[in-house]
Amino acid sequence: MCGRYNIIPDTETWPREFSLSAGSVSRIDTMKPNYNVCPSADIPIVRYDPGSRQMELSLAHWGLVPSWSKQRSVAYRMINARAESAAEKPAYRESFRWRRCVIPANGFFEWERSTGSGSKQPYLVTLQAGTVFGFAGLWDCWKDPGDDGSLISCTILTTCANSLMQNIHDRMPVILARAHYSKWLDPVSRDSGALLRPYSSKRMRVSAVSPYVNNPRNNNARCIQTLEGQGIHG
DNA sequence: CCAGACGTTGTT
DNA sequence: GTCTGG
DNA sequence: CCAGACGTTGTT
DNA sequence: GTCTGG
Repeated sequence: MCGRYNIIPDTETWPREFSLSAGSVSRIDTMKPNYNVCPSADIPIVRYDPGSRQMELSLAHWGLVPSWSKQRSVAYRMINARAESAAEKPAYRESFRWRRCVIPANGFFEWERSTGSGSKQPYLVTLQAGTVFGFAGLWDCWKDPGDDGSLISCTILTTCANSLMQNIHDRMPVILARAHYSKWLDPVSRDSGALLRPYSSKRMRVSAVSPYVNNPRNNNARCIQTLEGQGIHG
């Protein structure tokens, strides 16, 4: 699954990676690195805007609140959606059909199935190339009955683990190849479920990091500092 | 008909 | 155990 | 995801 | 909103 990740906004690489509109490019400057992105954070998402026919970068609350939900608090259980079933689940199917997004990330954290003693061991998972990548995501819009505001929220799709990730966990977030972003974001493409596959083990890297990242209040480069000689290789 | 769920993960 | 906050 | 709270009364 | 269970 994916319950924690990191983002380093970059005006050099993001515009080309995500084919962003000019307005969206200027928005990158306002975003700060987040080494420890937690559920309920406001996170950058990339959506296709049919009006301008361009990719737009905006913010969404991590934890999808379905439009019909009575309570905002359901969000904490909606941080991930199973790619295998999201098209059918009441909470996700309208978003799966009409409201897809790509969620920029530089790496994500997974915790090893608790091995008994001590604190939970976190691992940082990145691309071998070290570059930014995009999760497959869904978003929705929820009107708060208590006030005038509406909330844009999102979730990250998960799939089965590849052989590398299998060492830690049996699920992993869906990482899209750059060439597949536009196909994923186009609601008209009906075979897009085929894109929701585990990313290639060969292009990923898993490194042990300090349990410092476990505490959601910690947010600095130490969160992504890998421990020497404690990687896992496929 | 109305009431209540609608989710994922991991652990047992 | 379960929910909230980060 | 993990960490931390989870309660009331009265006093500062 | 829509579906299931009673």
